[in-house]
Amino acid sequence: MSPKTKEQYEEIREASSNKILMAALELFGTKGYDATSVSEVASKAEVSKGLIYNYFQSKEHILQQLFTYLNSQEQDVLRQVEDDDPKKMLENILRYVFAELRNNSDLWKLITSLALQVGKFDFLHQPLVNKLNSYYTLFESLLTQTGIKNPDKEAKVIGALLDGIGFQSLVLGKDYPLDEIEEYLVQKYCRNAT
Amino acid sequence: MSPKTKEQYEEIREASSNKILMAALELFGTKGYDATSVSEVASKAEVSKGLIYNYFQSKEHILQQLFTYLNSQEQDVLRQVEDDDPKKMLENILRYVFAELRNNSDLWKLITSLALQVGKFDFLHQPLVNKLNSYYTLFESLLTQTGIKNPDKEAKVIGALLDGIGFQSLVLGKDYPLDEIEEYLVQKYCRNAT
Amino acid sequence: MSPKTKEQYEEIREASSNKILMAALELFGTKGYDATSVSEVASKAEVSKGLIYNYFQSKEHILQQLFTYLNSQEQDVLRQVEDDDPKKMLENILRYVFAELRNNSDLWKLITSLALQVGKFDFLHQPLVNKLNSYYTLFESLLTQTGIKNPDKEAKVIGALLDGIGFQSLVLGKDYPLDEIEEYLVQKYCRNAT
Amino acid sequence: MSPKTKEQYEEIREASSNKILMAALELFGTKGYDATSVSEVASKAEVSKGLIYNYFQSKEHILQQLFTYLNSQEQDVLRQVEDDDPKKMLENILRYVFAELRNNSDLWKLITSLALQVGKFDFLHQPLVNKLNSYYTLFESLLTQTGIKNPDKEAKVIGALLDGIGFQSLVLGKDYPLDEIEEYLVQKYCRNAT
DNA sequence: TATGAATGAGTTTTCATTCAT
DNA sequence: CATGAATGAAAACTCATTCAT
Repeated sequence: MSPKTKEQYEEIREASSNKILMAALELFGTKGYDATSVSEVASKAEVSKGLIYNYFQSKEHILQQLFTYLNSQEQDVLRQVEDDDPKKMLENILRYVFAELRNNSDLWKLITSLALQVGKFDFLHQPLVNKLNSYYTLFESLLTQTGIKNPDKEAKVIGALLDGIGFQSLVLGKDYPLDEIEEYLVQKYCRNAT
Repeated sequence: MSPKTKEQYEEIREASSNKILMAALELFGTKGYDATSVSEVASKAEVSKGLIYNYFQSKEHILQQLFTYLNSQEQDVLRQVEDDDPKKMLENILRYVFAELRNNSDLWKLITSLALQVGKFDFLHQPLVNKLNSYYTLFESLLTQTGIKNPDKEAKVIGALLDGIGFQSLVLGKDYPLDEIEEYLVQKYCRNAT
Repeated sequence: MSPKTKEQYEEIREASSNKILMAALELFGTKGYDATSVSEVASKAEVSKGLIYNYFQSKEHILQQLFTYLNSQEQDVLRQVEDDDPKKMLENILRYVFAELRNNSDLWKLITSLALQVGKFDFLHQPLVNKLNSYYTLFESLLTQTGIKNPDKEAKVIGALLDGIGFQSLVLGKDYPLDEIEEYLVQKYCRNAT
Repeated sequence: MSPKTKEQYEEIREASSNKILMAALELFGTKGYDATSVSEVASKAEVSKGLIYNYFQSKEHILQQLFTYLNSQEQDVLRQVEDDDPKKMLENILRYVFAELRNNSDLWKLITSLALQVGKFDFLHQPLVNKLNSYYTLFESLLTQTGIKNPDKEAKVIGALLDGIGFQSLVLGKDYPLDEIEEYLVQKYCRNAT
């Protein structure tokens, strides 16, 4: 009956949907969600405006799917940085964050600016809260193992610090001394005598 | 009809202009610049739409003026926190930042989200860079005086940290332990033995 | 302060709003609600598309207002046809209906086609039911006074008959013998011996 | 692959085409022609969007075919209600109409709302005029045979009456006393002394 | 100075129709 | 014969900006 198999259609759908999502990620990230028009997403994805509405109910749903997609990606990350040695794992995390800031700043920009619009996008709030808390927990556990004082407070400090660095490097761009800060933090948190 | 002196006109201009600016600050801060319409600003300022264009060339110019206004305000702050004792001054700054986060989160939200749109608003970039640098310089100077190691790095760390705390408290809202972090940082940076 | 008085603005609003409503009435009546675009209404009203949304929240709201407007007009009609003699009053009503069919067929077309879409426009149902019932009641009262047999049934018959005539004359247009039927009904219902 | 005979293909065509037509009838009738999308027809017919264009040149052609189909059905009806006794035949017609109103109100709704859009669908006008006229002729002949006065006028009255009843029962739905009116009309037109 | 009606370009969204397979 | 992904033109709607008063 079908000229294409179910699988073939599924592949096509997946491919197109991804093209759109990636285009949206880049544009929402650089220009901001509000300032990006659906037409722009369509052009960048090399797809017709109509097709976007074939895959996404609305502009906001693109954002939602994007968020879902980014979350799913993050699971993989945590597995990558895992290590038995808490200091090594902390270093992995730090290095990963800095690498991301260098290579995927659009994504950070998007997440950051979305986070600020928590009030506008209801679907963001709870996931973000959960995420931050899970990071605090992870950091606290690692810091406890490394024997640092006030691990609960320091966990929050590191969390805020990384966010702050991300933020400032987004604003300052090339001028921000990512390398220098990276080494300094690794030294400070991961190379101290036990 | 009623002949007004130049001064009276000036006062009226000043008053109307301020009402508009304050309304814009609140709305841009809470809803975001793009998501706020000029009409909304007019309503909140209890002023007609037309009047806004009497004082500001365009919506973007409201933002620019707002930015100018906020900058001018900041000069006053620096005078307030000044102190001969570097540790005391650092504490003043920290306490000031936390107080602002508690009371003027809209303003922070606005500045933060604008900062992320540096690409869109050209007029923002240089002033922001200058500001961050002047803060780094100030922190470095204070930290040097307190005899802390690596004052240049730590200056950037504190800068990023404060931004990060601001960011996370904006996202987490009531759930963020501002008080706890405030005391911890004051202890850590301003109460250490010399 | 104001360059125009409140009253002046109110007049302007009233005038524009009416222009739009009248244009909508004609187009919705002739082409149907769904088949008429807001742009077309704007052109016919000689007004910009934007202005329509200044006065009406949505296309559907134009319809709602139109309905309200038409209802309010009808009150006047009932006063016009009133007469102490029930047969005369019945005749007045009949003649009024036929006159409307001749002169305002768009309006009938609109009401008729809307009535068929009761399911789509919730706001229509109850008012329409009320209207039909009030007509039944009026007819029954008049017929009772004229001493006709089965006035309750005949009231419904007349109601349906008038609707049916309206419908068929809309469909057949010029070909429908409105004059002939009008005289026949007047003779039959209003000139019978008591 | 599987070689099919011409007859088999014809059967398939007929079946698919009918499924589509029936789905269209239901949707056009309930939601209206404009408000129904081709996709919806496809879903309801459990057929792909593309297939519809295999059988029908356009959305409007579905409507045309539907109309043709309904017309062809009606021929059967006339045979069913035929009777040598004119009063009996008139009763059969009345009873048939009321039965349809009770069971196939969608179809009535569709025909009624289409009739109102005569201007939009050219192909409707002439057939509808012919149909109405043929009904008038039939009624007039039956009424003449029953010896009623003014059979030409009464034929039009009955025609309009039935349309009006249909219309009002569509609008009022369950609230309309179809049974009561049916009996009344049968008594009035078919049980009168000769 | 102040008003708000009016505009029009741009945005999101829908949908009949085409087409490669 | 059958599929559903893809298109593009047009629809509903928004909003910064202008302008007569």
